[in-house]
Amino acid sequence: MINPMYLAIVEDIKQKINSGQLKPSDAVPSENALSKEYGASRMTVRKGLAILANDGYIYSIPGKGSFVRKPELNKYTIYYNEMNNSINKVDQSRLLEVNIIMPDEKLAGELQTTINKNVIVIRRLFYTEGKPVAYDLKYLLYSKGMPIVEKEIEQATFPEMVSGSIAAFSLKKELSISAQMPDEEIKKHLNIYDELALLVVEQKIFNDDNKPIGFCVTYFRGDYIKLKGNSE
Amino acid sequence: MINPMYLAIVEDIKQKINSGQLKPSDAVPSENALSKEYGASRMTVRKGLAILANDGYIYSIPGKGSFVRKPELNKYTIYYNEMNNSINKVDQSRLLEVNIIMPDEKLAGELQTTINKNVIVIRRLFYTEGKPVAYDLKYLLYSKGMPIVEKEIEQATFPEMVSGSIAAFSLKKELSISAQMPDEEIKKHLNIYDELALLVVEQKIFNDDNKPIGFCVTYFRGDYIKLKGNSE
DNA sequence: CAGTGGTCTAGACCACCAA
DNA sequence: TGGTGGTCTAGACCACTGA
Repeated sequence: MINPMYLAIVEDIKQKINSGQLKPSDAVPSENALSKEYGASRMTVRKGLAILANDGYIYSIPGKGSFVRKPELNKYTIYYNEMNNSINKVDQSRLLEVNIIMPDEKLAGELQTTINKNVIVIRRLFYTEGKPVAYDLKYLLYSKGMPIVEKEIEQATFPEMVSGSIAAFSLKKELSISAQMPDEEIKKHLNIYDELALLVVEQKIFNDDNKPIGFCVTYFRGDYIKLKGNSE
Repeated sequence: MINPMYLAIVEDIKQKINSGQLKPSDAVPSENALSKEYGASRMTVRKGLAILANDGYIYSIPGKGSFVRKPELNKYTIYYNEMNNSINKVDQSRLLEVNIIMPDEKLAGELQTTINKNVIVIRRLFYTEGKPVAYDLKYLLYSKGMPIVEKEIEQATFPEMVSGSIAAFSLKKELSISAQMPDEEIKKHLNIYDELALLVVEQKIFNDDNKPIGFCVTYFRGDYIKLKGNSE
């Protein structure tokens, strides 16, 4: 055999599930039974089952057995980066404002801080081929290592700004996507003269204690962005 | 020890990465070295490393070693279901049309079929608390097991419609999210009288040969939807 | 060549579950 | 009590990398 034995086991069981021989909540044969069936050691069988479990095909209950899982029909993975999406690439960025402010009540609530703590505000405009395509607004709790040089801020994405100081692996992030009409200020920034919808993406970044450390809203011209995701 | 040994190894190495002792592209000590360091067998160490690899912390190159990966800053997971999102739940669905048509060139292209093959069209309106919130349009290549009873179609989500017949595990799906203004037809369906942005979600479902088997567009009133995603 | 990760084995003990 | 999955070991052979 060219392929490792555990992969052959994985493919065989996957095929049984996909063909309907094994249905959701059906029991997969026990590890000892599979071990005999495939002429492999129990550890090899377990390696195969671990892969199936990881791919969402099965789950195991100690003392009982392994069972076929119901497929995840609604799960998608999306790679979002405010400066690079599937139908346009930001080729220029203009810094409108970098400032230190006292948050108002709403912002203090979002960042779970108090209204007497300093917050960094960054406002940017993104351009594609000379045209403004997005208005970007960020609020960050200051921490050491953050880019404070204007040139750095102009080019950095949201996670990059906070990850200078914090271990990037332990960052938790939330994304929120909606559509709305532009207000007068955004219309001015994005050169919108007639009716045009905005795609609004909010990001929130948390440290590993689940405290928010940054909040970001990006307003994209609806005709210049399409977010893409896929299963698997 | 309460926890299994391999988890202790995982936590220890994670901590070394998060604290900066191990930086991206640094080499993790060899399996034999870790085996001595933790007083564990090589297989136990490997189990730990496999988890770290799976969580995106490290990667391995045969013959060379294991190395710390750069963190994925842009990856998000989103659970999308046209009938149930984070700020509203569709509590009623009205079927506007079920039909069999010959696709035009554009649609035939999307579904990678020819203009003389039949395609099922389904048009629905979704309601929340009596108000129309979304206009939903689906094109499906017919296959056995598909719901053809009106009652079923009214309540089913897109993956559910095609997964009656096909093994749901092997479905590949694509998602595309954008914002646009409603046309006159949609304004009428969604009772839009003034300017309101739409959030438009396109789904495309492929079988395991990567042939598209369905295409779906849902137009949500911008004031009734917010898609949520998160990292991890 | 010695060292690395990848695969595989044949045992072992454990906690858990059901009859 | 016997069967299940979960953990762990101490070996083995392999293909690959780099000096």
